[in-house]
Amino acid sequence: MNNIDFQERLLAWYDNNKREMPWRDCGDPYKIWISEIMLQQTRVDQATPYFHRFMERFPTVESLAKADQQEVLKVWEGLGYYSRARHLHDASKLVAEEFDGTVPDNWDDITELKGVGPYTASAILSIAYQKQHAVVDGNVIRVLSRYLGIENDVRKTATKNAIQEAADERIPEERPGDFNQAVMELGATICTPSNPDCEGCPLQAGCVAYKKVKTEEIPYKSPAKKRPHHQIGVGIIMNEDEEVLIALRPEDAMLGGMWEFPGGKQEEDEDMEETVARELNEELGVEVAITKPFMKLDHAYSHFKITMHAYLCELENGTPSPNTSQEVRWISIDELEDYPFPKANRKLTKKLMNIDKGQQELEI
DNA sequence: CACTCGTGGGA
DNA sequence: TTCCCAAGAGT
Repeated sequence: MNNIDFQERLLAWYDNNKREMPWRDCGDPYKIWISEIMLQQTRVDQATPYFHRFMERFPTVESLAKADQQEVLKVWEGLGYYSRARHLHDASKLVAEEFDGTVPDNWDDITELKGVGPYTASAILSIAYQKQHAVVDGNVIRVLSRYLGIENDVRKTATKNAIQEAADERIPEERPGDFNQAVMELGATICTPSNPDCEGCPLQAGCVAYKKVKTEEIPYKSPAKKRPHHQIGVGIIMNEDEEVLIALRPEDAMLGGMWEFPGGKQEEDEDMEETVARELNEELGVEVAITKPFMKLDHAYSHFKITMHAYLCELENGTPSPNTSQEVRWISIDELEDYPFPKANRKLTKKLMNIDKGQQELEI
């Protein structure tokens, strides 16, 4: 199958089978930019409700640029990879100030935006501005590795580079944005990781993996490393005014800009109560008494897993003063919902808020 | 180049 | 339960 057939079959299939998406075929570079950032390592169904809330709160580049980072992170809460939100916010300021509020339409300018790498630059330029840049994402890697019969490890950068070249050779001058979206749509709905629907695929006639019956072997991916599992102890410190102490995670750390209950990793031969007392002493310079266990939960981050043990605590001695420049704050239970918390900590705040409303008794 | 960085759904 | 992995970028 030559490039013309490849393009025509793919685009015809796309025209008849593409899913509706709130940012699709809108022609608005701002909406396309936001959607592409949200869609990084994120499924359409997961990003869609966030996209609606984001556009409602930040309908323009200027409104986003003027917003507080905390407000942006609050809208992003639960979507994960929070550096995307911080970088997007920073980039919006650059667009507002240096690009007159218009998303750049060329490679050199758009790649100056934080959070815009090769994929996102190509996606925005092709979809919003009809520029001939081929995207390579997980879908394209799967579709093209199967179609071309590439059996090399797709985790390797060299393999991805080869697929980028293959995509560059096939991106048409006409409808480059639709072509890119078509490959990704095919990968998401037909050429799926397991049990691909080869009978419904417009590219079956030229597909090497199909011909060799190797769709389960291609793409080859070297085994992932096992994620370590840590035990984490955190303290929910209450004061006489029914306030709770929360801490802001540093900008350059994991979950940067998000709030949490202070705590840390359990060390060897250490009781979990000891862990919490030690961590709060090291981080905040205070002595606490463990009142009672509050909640235990499992959570998986991108590259490690935790069991979080939360304890209600009372301040025995000292005033919380972080040894780093990390900010801490006493807030009422009602205010917890106004702050951006990552998933595991949000589970704790929900239980606190439920108890506070008297809807649930404390389980020990 | 290899590693870090969230979350949710499906096998 | 456990693992995979999904419209990647920054370091």
